[in-house]
Amino acid sequence: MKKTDEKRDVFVAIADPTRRKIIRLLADSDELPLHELTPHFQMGRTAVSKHLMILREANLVTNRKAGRETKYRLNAEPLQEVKDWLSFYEKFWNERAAMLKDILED
Amino acid sequence: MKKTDEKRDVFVAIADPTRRKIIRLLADSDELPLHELTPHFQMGRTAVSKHLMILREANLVTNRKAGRETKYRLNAEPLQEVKDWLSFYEKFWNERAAMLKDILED
DNA sequence: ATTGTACGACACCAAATAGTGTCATGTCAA
DNA sequence: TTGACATGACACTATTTGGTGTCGTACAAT
Repeated sequence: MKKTDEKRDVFVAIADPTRRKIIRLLADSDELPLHELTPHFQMGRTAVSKHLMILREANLVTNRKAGRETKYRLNAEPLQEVKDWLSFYEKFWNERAAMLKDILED
Repeated sequence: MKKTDEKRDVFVAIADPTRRKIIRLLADSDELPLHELTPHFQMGRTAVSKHLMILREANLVTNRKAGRETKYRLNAEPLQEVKDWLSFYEKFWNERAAMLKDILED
């Protein structure tokens, strides 16, 4: 029984700036080990590792062991859920323009 | 000096399921006072009020006083930031399909 | 004028979060 | 085989979060 199937909420996972930056770094570099991620942040290795674990629990990253390092890779697919959620509200932030148009019609 | 210009991160604001539900309720009903929001949740009025405050700090809701009640209204525009962030990653969750196509070309 | 409703502001509390340092294990390289 | 490196697991800590109850005030209605 792995500890990784703890199931994190994607919304929670992307709420942290550090984790968003990790996602970005992985998007840019395809595959990265922890010790290459770490120097991009001011915090220590352990902290970055824990953020990676949270991202794994949200299924936003996968990892494979390669010798003595563990390579992390982005899996963007869970972000689809966020996009789906957002799509419902898109009409609202254009509504101001729509309302303005309605008012102008008077 | 208001306390409301504390500037909350939109990503943090939408991380909580309660707050996402509030956003949805406001989207459906245009304008709602606290006491009409509250019965949709299992928690007390104070807790809902605090969630509303967080949403206000993220500029996701506006409020106006109307007699003895305060009407809350959705302002979806800050969600644009989330959408912009997401748009960068859209290509990645379609990449599997793209890669599959590439492989099939061999 | 009094009463009840709606609300914001506070004080408080438990649990989760984000960070730290340390240790044990596995692996590469000399 | 010895030593340095990469990592995961653990114990610990401070701060933030999400909830509670209570109080004071503003307002509406009788």
